[in-house]
Amino acid sequence: MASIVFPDNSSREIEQGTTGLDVALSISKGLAKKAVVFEFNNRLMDMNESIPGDGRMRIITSDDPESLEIVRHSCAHLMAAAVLELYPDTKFGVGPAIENGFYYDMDIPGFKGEKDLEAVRSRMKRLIKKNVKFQKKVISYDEALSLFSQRGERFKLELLDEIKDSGEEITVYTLGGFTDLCRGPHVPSTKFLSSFELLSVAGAYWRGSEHNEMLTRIYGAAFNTREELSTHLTFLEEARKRDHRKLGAELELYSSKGMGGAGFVYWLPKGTIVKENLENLWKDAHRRAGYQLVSTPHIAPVELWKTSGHYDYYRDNMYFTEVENGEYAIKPMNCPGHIIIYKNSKRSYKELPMRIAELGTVYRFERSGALHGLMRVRGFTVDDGHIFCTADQIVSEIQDVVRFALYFLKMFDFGYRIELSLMDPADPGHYAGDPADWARVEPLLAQALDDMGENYKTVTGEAAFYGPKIDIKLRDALGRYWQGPTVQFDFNIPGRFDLSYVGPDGDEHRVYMVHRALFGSVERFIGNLIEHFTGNFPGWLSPVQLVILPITSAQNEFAEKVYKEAVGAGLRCEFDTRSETIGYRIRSAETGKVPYMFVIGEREVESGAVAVRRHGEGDIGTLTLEDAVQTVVDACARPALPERR
RNA sequence: GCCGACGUGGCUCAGCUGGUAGAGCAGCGCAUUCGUAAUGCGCAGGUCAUCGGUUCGACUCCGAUCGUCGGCUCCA
Repeated sequence: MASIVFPDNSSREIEQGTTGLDVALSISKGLAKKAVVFEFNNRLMDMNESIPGDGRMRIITSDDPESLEIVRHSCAHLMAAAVLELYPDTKFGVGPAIENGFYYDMDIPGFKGEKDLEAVRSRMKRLIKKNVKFQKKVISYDEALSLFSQRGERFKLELLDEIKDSGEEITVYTLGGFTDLCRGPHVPSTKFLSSFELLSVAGAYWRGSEHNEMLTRIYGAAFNTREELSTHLTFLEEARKRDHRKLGAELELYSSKGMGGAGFVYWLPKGTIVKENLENLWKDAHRRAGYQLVSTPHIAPVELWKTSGHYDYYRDNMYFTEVENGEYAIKPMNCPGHIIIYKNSKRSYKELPMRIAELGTVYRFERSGALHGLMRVRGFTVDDGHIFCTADQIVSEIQDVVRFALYFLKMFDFGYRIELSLMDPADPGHYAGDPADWARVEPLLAQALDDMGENYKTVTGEAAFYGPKIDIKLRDALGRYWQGPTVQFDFNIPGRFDLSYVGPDGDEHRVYMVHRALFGSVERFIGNLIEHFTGNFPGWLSPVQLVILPITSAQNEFAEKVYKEAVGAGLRCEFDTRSETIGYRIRSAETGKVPYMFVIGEREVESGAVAVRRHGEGDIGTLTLEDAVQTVVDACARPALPERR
């Protein structure tokens, strides 16, 4: 006999050998039907496992969000089982649950790619119909060794070795004809897995290292209900509709094709308006926030990059050019240029903190497969800033930068999440400088965030080569996260360039340096904006803010007066007198995502008014010319600048 | 870079098992003067990504290169 306690603190006595399912059944049939796994003394177990003794028990059903991970992981097994039926020579890697679904990495001889997915899908459905059970078995290392070597499962053998070293119990799960090395737990049977969809096929290196063999990865989505699955598939569809590459072409914002070179952005006139307005606000905001704006060249002698360390740590990503009197590098970062500006004269402690900033266009060689629309390019503009300060000023300067970054994110209603990126102590060769310095400085960044009351996640191994950093990920309207503002501490480069200031004591001291970017890359930030707003930019960024639409050419004269009025008020306005129906021209402005339209017919001419139409909403009523223009002017007003410092 | 898929006029796509290309939208012209998301007719536009190969003949088959897409790796 054993005694178990439920979450509501009720308890019951059970006989030895009683399984989780037995307990669930004794409570209610309904519960047993949807029980996925149970938690016993904080350990998740399969429903058909016997309860090992006294303890606390909680049954997790398909109504609990926690069950999703189990369902997804089990679905990976289900897919593997289906693949094995179709391709008996398949060798299996790993198949974990991921956000919204799962994947399995496999070497599948004979697999033809996406066109073969349908066959896998229908095999999976067949297994679901048969309601096949998951069977767990604890086996010895030798049994496992013989099982997997017999099948030539080279990847599993590798994993097995590691489990052996860890001393963990070795368990395998069998689903139909597929037995997998797996810690579990799993759903009782395949009927829990009916809400899945296979999404895509991709290559993935074994264990994530490009030195290893490349396996075939099949991605799938899985949920507890059809509804959740269909909501997710709709979400994916929505994301496709918002894709900045698609909208960027439709709205004529930029071009990056043809002989322009892969990974290079050509801003079209409309995109340039967006970019320029964003940059102008950025410049004004920076001046207000106490930054001095500077401008530095795109190319510099290679010696500069040797001194900065980029030549050693970043060369693979740099473009070089050679001329008669030596080798030059095209700048991949703006910091060395800003250092030259700092070093232009002897600096006093009275000048610190010295904040300089530049919209600096940089070029980095990116491997072809990494390129992606505006998000990942080879030439882009960093909204770069460098703060030179004393040790005492570091924390407050970092806090100011974080606040400044949030000013921009809030302006666009982006959510955010903060990450503190530290060095990987296991890989010191990847970083410049003395590990002891890193250890001294990393807590300062944490302190800056703690004092502000900001939550953050610490990630090791994500630091820049010259120092630890704070990354702010922005969350867009679809809940997706993107790389956003970054604040990077640097205690390396100042030493390399011998950067100093004269203190009140008359001695020279080493200056500290903070690198920071708020948009990150202007290109990518605009890509984010396009997707976040589905191309419906806030008025102040809209390439065209207003279209004047006379219903017939009889209204052209008055409409032109309206047009001149709007242009005079500073609006970016178009006058559409094309010989098309009013319906056609309205549609044209709507698909162009122009925020406002003034429709002018006979009635409006007579009363000297305009019918105002708002993008996406339709006719919002007739206003006097003056009020109408003012309405649009107000809607297109630039956001307020930050506090002057 | 790696794995897989794809690459036909500005855009979206047809083009069967090889016999030298079609549509809609956009553009241009003419007509139309219209009340809140597509008026009609006509015209023009493509060495079928590029370069090789197989073939009497290739958009269709093969190879390489370039580019794009989904991922991996990397990353602002």
